[in-house]
Amino acid sequence: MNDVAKASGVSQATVSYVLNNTAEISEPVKIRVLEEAEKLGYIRNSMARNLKMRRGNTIGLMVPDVSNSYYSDIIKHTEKIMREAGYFTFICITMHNPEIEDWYVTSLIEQKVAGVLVCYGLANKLTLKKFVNYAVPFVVLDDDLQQDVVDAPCVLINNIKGSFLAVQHFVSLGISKIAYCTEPIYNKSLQDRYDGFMLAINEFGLQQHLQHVYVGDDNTDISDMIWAGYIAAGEILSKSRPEGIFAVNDDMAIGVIRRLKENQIRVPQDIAVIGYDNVPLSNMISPTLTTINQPVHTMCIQGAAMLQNLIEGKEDLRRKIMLEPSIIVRESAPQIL
Amino acid sequence: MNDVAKASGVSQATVSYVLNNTAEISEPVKIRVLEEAEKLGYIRNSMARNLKMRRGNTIGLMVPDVSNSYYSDIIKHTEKIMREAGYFTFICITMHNPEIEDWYVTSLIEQKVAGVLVCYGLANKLTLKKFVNYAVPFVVLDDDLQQDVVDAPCVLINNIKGSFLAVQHFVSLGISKIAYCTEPIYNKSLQDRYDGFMLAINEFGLQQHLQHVYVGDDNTDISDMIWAGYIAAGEILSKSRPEGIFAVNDDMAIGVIRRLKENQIRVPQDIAVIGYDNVPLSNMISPTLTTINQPVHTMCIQGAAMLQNLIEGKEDLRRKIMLEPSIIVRESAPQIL
DNA sequence: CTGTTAGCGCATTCAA
DNA sequence: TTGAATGCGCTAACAG
Repeated sequence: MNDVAKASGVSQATVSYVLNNTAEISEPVKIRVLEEAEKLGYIRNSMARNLKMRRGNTIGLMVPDVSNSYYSDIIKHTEKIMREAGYFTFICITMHNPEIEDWYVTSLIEQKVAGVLVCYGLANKLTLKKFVNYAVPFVVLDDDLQQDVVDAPCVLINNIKGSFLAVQHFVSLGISKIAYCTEPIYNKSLQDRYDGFMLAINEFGLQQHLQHVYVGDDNTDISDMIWAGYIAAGEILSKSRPEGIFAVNDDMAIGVIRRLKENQIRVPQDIAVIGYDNVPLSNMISPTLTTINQPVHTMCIQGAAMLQNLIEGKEDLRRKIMLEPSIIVRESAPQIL
Repeated sequence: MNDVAKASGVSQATVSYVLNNTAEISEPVKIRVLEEAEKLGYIRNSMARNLKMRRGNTIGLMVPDVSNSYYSDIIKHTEKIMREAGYFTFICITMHNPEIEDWYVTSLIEQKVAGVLVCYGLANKLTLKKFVNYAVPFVVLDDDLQQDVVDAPCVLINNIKGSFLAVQHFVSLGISKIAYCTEPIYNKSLQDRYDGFMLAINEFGLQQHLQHVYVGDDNTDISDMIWAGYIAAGEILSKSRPEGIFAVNDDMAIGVIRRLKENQIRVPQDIAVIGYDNVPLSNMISPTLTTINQPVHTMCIQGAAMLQNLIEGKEDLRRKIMLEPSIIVRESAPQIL
């Protein structure tokens, strides 16, 4: 900046004024400064700028994983929205590991991020308290912290309803022997899907037909949900013989279908399968997968907007937003069996 | 830091010494400072620290996309390696878009990153010159800039050989009518795969049997390679009737297989298919995919090591590393047809 | 061993 | 309309 000032024969302060448009500077000076800055290829130093401004132009986005199109979708959407709003996003891959989460939270605070989007919650919710202590605004996507920590703003999707839709669809197909499989229940969303499933089972009076309910354990590799589904299906088949299997996410459903095929079980004629998330792949496999669609893009937009409001100090009264899922009927559990 | 100093009755400099272990401090003082820092929940300000140090503890990782397990694998590996080395990674998703690339490069320089890993090259290679101007060290993964820009260090995989292995396998199966499909040729790696394919065709004297060669155009959605493969297969079938199709990446191969199935063409009996990358999904679809495996993990380790050497000013003599691919034979092009 | 001090590059108040 | 001076929080050379 000093170089630019010298080159254009003005003071460093004037250069700052011009570059940030933060004072009325005469046209000729402005033009000269801009030209010199361009010529010298000046790029400002965010360290110095943010130190002075006492706030960074970066935000954090914490997600459990990237090898999952549900998350990578969220990453792409939010990253784009925030970039267009002028923020540089720190993507933090927590792998549901408390130590890694803690490292990221600390690093994010060190970096003086303007705010954080936490996706799908953290394994150790207490870690989020650090954000509160350091007055870092954050919004939770697809998980409700409830009274766990401070009452954080969040954007949720009605997971209870999602599971309900799945069971309802099975019932409409005349299927009553239903099995369920889920990854370990890390957060409220997974809990809600589980609860919603049980609720629907009761609602439709299917208790006595309920088949094996498989819940992954800590050995579950969250990077390979397809494999987890494959394992789950094996477990389910060894204990029961359902007419329908509902998987907590599409990747698990894909694994389930793979196992069923290997066992010469026809989908959907012998066992119908429903997934959750509507990832792109769900429409690419054979049979195409009936699944629950989540309004991911809307969630990102809303979450990003809430965060920006928090950053700018606008008290947003809509502290909790609930979005509605819908069912996408495809071949693995068709309209008519 | 001042608070910690006051609380423990020492000067702010002493606190800095203790926290960074940068001077011999007496045990009692050290312990007191550490305790107070812990109690106050002190987290250092990277802006100030880096401003003073004139170098950040962040690095950039530029990738074209995240919805692709090849890239997400690279992201996870490098991110982990760099995190364990104490660096916070800025993941930059360029979508092969020159404007976005430029924004990221500028932002990375603003953030005073210690170094950058550029994966698969940039659409506009000139953008990288900014790194040179600002003396930001960078290493290119899976692409060779050659004389395009400065002669940057890089870690490559022998893509010519990869394509050769695929054609060779077809030949060993008695297949000579081979088609090829690729996304738009953005970089050297894609060019090499293409060249390698052509080379092998000539080498085995298959010129007169060569079927349609499909090259994606600018409308290709790089986030949906499966779809791109689906389109490609349609195009190929409308122009020729190969016995084998070689796809430039696994996602395209999966799309190809999907289209073949829809057209009642059996894989591999009617048409055998080979992919490239060995993504996890390739072993999960039906038929499982024969593909070319890339030593991704090794590439990340080597690239990260090179970057760290550059950052630390150790002139690394091995400026170019070439790794070898291998073929993974599965059902879509089995050992014996 | 510990304290004092001088910037790092920039935004901004106050004078001119 | 512009310039000089100040300090953001921290590291490191130097003095004690």
